[in-house]
Amino acid sequence: MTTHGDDQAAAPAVKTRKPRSSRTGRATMADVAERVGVSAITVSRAFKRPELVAPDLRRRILDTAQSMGYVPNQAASALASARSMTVAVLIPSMTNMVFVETLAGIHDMLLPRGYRALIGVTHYSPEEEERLIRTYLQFQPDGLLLTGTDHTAVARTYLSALSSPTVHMMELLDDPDSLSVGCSQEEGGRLMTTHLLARGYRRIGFVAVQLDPRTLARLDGYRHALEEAGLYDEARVWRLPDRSSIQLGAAMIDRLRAENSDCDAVFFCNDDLAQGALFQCQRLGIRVPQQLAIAGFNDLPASAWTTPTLTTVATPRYAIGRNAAAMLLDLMDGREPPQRRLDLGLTFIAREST
Amino acid sequence: MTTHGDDQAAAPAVKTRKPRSSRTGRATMADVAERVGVSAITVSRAFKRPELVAPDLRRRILDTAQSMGYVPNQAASALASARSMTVAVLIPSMTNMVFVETLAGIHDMLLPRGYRALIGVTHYSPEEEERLIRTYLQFQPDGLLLTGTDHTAVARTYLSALSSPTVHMMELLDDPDSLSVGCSQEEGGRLMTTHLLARGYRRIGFVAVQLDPRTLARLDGYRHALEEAGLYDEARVWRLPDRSSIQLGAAMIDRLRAENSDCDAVFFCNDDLAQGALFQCQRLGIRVPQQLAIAGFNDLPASAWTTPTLTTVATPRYAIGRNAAAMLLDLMDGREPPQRRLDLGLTFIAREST
DNA sequence: TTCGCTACTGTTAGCGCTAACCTCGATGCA
DNA sequence: TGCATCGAGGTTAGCGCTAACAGTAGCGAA
Repeated sequence: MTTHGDDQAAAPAVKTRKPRSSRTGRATMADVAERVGVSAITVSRAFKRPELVAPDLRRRILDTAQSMGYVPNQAASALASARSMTVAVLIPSMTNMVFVETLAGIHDMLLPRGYRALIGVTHYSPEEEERLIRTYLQFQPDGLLLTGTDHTAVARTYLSALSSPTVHMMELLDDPDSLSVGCSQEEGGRLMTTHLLARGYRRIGFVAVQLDPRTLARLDGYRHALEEAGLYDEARVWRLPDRSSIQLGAAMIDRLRAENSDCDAVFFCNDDLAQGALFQCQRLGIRVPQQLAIAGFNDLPASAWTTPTLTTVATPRYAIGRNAAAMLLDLMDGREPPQRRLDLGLTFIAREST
Repeated sequence: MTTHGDDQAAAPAVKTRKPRSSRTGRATMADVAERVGVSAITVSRAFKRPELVAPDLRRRILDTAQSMGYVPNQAASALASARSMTVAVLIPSMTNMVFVETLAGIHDMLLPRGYRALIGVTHYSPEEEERLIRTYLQFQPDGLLLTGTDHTAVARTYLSALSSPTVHMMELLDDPDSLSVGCSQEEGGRLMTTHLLARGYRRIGFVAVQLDPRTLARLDGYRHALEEAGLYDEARVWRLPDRSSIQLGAAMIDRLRAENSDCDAVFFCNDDLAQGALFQCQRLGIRVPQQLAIAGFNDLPASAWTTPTLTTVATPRYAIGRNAAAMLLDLMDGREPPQRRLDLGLTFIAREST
């Protein structure tokens, strides 16, 4: 009984303040405790450490709490326990299905364990990422899930000063101190290029947009494969800073024609570009794959349904989210994860467009 | 130097505890204050109420804070001020672009004002929504943004007991006490059906999936328009609980053929279904719109690029998110918003598929 | 000179929880 | 019988911030 005059008779009524409920009008743990006739810590334990409270008392506490509309105050809990039960998740884009599915995997792993995700969208910008890291650090997250490894110097400082574990998604890191879950983008690029070569295409183009590290890694794979075959030609590579879209893919077909490109196949760094290209070819009467082969990356839902269906490489993004979250859970519980670098591989999908 | 004995000579070393930094090892406001030689409240004001601190002192405080890597503790701030600067946002799905774009509008409005969004995905389930509301109430959000009005009884109780303002998105409410931003789904259904009638179609089918309130409102609009024309036939309505997808749209074309449906036009409740239908028609050689007209809803990006392009109704989802957030900001600041029910209208888009 | 006022900065007292330690009675065992 | 042990609960003391009030200095007006 911290401040009030207490029950003894002559309590000066003046400063007697037994808070019935918080400033916000909501019931507090103390209110529930008083109603049940126990101390606050017992209520706390009934929620957080059930095994420490006698079963029927626990039942009574939970019932009373429910009937009073009591909801624990997360801020107070976080402050007192130094655990926010929150994980900050930073992804580059939300309009790109790839990351949305990653998010789904993260959620499915985290929510049942009582953790909440704080989602930030970096728009592929390291500066924006830095800003978001600063903001989300205010929440004292118990863990961080980042996409890629392209951080600003300041962001690196924040991260290294941070005691909470951080797992990198999508790209794989070689540094043994870092944790990563993903797949080799470079291998993906190589896989597709090798397939196109095997199909007999010799003048293979590459369209890179967004120019994020993953796109560039795919481009590397493409280049290496073609260099090995002695067929690499810088003139068949298009690099655009724009974001990936169906519209841009369609526009690229127009551009290839305008430039009199001699490509017999074009490898687009993302499926939506390739879909746009397919649509535009259909519109212009360009026969795919006879006149021009088209390949994509990521295996988006529509790619199995276009005419012709699209050859692509499927990335295990849901699994990446799930496994990255699982790795983080291990670390947050103080366990060493089975591996600090988890390669989930890729699936090549040959369809009609090549 | 967590517990050092202090500088003044005869300080009783026993219980003297001047915390140098928090348990988590991070610098606290008190650390910054000590370093600068001011009190903690001045540091607090330098961040939150800059106009109350002399400009050069403020500069010194901010610089020192930066150099110490100080990050305010949001939990402590929320607890002390009873303002979490957090808005809980519940949407039915994240794989549906419609809601992702709504989210973008919300973010664009909220983040610059210092508010953070806590995103929850209900998967179109009122029970899941109830669970999420309970979870997010723990964060004492300063405001709530909900999709639709289909809540459980318990959720309603939570919401009415809540002092934070709530704005409903997508659907419009007639109840003058509620706040809503959206458009009339029913009108959308009517608009499209009227268009199809005007084009001369007489045996118009409707494919409803998910069966959420918005889909059913579109169905109502369709039904009313056809009833007025004396052409409504329950046999041309398909109701499926499945979630909307390209694949399902394609399957529906197969099903229509298997059932020997006499439809001359089909209105799909969502664009991805319609796209799937279009793809399947192309595959089967069904000429659209000559043999069968196809219409969608929502105007997803690919709909302008399919062959033929898809007739649809564009919903202002980004604007809905933005305006709902703006309305919430007004309310959180204690201002009455210009209107409590904001209809942002729809745009009918006639293309080649009808 | 005194008052009132503005512009800053400080002091005090919590916000609603939980970690850490403590009490107390029941139990088991030598 | 004595004592360690355990299970179930309580006490105390903050976590790191901010609201509310309390100075204090400086300055112009009466």
